[in-house]
Amino acid sequence: MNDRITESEWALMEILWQGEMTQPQLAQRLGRKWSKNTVHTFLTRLCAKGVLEVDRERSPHVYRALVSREECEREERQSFLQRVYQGNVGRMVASFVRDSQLSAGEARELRRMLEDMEE
Amino acid sequence: MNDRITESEWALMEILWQGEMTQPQLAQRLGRKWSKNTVHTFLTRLCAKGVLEVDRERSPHVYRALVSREECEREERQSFLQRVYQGNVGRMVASFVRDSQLSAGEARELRRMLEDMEE
DNA sequence: TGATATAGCCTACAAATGTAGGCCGCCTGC
DNA sequence: GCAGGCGGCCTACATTTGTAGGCTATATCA
Repeated sequence: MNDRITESEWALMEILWQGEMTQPQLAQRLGRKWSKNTVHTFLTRLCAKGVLEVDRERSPHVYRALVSREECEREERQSFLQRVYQGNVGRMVASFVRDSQLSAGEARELRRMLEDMEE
Repeated sequence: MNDRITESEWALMEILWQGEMTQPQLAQRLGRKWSKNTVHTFLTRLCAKGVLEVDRERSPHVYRALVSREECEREERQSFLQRVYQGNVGRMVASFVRDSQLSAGEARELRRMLEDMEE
């Protein structure tokens, strides 16, 4: 629901957002990142947090994201913005733009987006 | 050093970045946010992490930031960017710009910044 | 000069997070 | 039909984070 997703959990969600899947499938995509038990723990916690659901009818059980990536991103953005920039979007975006060279294309695209907004 | 600063710790650093100060002064600025012991714990941890130093010659002891706010911000930006956007700056900035209305001034300023970069 | 306030210290402790061991039951191939 | 392998579950445990209690030394004030 509105519980925060931790760093490790993001790694799992990253994959689950590509589509529902079983634990073995998930394990495969993860490589040997964690033991199967660890993966299981994370899955269980994510269900508890309400961001995943599990279909126990099918076997192996199928896990499916209940919350979209976009929603989670927004959540994280807000939290980050508050914590580090006290909500000052302008300063924050400027920092990002300044210190991480956007490609020419990205910069152009972003500029267009801003122009559109200035109406 | 390179230990992550937690959410609560940021609240303290926020104040310490305004200038060195003693624990009582700090407590005052914080209002009744935490008990003095809690504040002390955070200060100690921040020292352990190498982001604060304490001058025990003076009494009450004086705490001073060793790491600039800019550095910590950069650290957080990188972590956030990786965790949530796998390093894709363009997509990330676009999300921010899109969902959090920048003021007209901010938008214009940002656009200028981008134009400058497009050379 | 003795009583009081308070800074600093050490310690505790619950919740969240990262990581995994081990047991059990089911399917599958011999 | 039985032995392994594997999925699923419960449990454990160390570390980090949030939050604070309580003792001690010292400065303070009457």
